[in-house]
Amino acid sequence: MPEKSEKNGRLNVIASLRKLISEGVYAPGERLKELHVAERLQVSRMPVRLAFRTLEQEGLLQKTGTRGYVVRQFSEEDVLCAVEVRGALEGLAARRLAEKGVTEEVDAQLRDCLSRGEALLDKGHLIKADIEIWATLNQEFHRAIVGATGSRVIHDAIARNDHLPFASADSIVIDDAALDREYGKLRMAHAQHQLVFQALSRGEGARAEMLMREHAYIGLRYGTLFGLGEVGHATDAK
Amino acid sequence: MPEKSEKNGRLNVIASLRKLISEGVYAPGERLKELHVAERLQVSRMPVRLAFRTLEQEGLLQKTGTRGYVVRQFSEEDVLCAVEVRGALEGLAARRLAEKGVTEEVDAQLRDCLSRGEALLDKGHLIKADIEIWATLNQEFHRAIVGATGSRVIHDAIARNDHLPFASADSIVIDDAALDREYGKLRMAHAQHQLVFQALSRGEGARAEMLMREHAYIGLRYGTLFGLGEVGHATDAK
DNA sequence: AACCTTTACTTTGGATCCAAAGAACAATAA
DNA sequence: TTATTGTTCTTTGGATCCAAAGTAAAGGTT
Repeated sequence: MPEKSEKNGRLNVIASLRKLISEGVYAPGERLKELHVAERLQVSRMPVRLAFRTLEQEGLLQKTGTRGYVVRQFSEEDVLCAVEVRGALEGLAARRLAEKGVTEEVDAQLRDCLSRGEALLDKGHLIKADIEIWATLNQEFHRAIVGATGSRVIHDAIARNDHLPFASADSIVIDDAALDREYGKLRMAHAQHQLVFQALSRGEGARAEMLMREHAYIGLRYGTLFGLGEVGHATDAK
Repeated sequence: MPEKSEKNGRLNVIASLRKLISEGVYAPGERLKELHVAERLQVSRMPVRLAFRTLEQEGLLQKTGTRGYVVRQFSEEDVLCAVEVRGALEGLAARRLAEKGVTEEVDAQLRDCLSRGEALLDKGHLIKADIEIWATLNQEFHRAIVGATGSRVIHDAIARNDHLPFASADSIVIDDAALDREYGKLRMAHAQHQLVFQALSRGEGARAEMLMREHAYIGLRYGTLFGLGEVGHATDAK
């Protein structure tokens, strides 16, 4: 049974259910019954119903035509699409930011992220804990860019897309064998961050957008999402 | 009081509340209380709570830090962002479709939309009823493209963005003075549709994407969204 | 034996009740 | 008079109960 919130002793049903699904306790395609989940989480049916609504909007659950919800299943194509959506939206954010101009504050934030990333790379190798650090760093970098666009509309669109299970940072595999690969990915990601920052600073909107879109594929390229192997994206074929 | 569903006599609380908000009965920034809305709609608090959840996810409502929900208000920049998000996502869909290749069925659907649009234009002027026809036509055209991408991920991302009040087709103003302007817009939109179709047919992904992104701005250019005037979008400034 | 009908059960949606957390207001002390 | 604390009231979140719709199963009829 999941732990309850510290401050008010209440259980976050949405988070718990999301976790159960991403852990595979409720498998993709499986029918989800209110009562069953309610008993599983030791709450009444009401919060579960609320949670179903939210999780449906997030795309994790799907309403069956007749009755009830099923756990949505994602194909490899869905994963690719989600990555491309992320790229398109973050690319948009980057372009807007470049055109608008980077403020002192955002500039400092981004520089800080980059220098901390630099420090991580300088060690020459990774330990498990570093992956957490990088995840935070990475998140900060992206969040700073999206946040600086001013409007919540783009931010929300990205956030909703990120609710999909494979897009979250949780799914990163942390076994020793993957550390080398992860180090390579991190170097690449860092280099891409540097380029994005450069484009942003120079006010090169189109370039910033293009770089950000390419950067979105990094999870797929290095296979840390969903345990998928290399997944290509078709280029413009005339 | 809103009308109830024909088949089961139940009230669609979400739709009703959405309508109330878009009609301005609940103004942007206004605090929304469960009990108040429940009495207004003649239902108990429970369905209202469900609706709040959904409408929050859609972006229409915003959770206040402390308690309750307020009707979200959108700035002109938000409108621009929503348009650009739509452009980015539909552009993505168009690129994917072009690269994947247009099937017989989709080709027929798109051609049908275009020829019906052609017929509408040939009349040389519009009457009010034509605007409805065009709206349906336009929706079909876009839906065909997005639907043909195969994955629901992109479709859902677009659908969520379209929940924003100003992005919906309902907000089109239909007074006589606007008909001329609307005719001009329709000609432009039709021309853009033709170009997109051409690019799709030829498998020119990058071009299809670019055209679709430009097409997204048409509502702003012709000021039929939210009654706003011309709103420019900055181009890549070095 | 197959198909239709009726009945019982499962499951969801809505209403009401209860508890707890915030907010507003008042009273008291500095 | 102002600030702080205690009390009351508003409002939300959760639990339980009830009704309705859909599904499955059983029994009867052709």
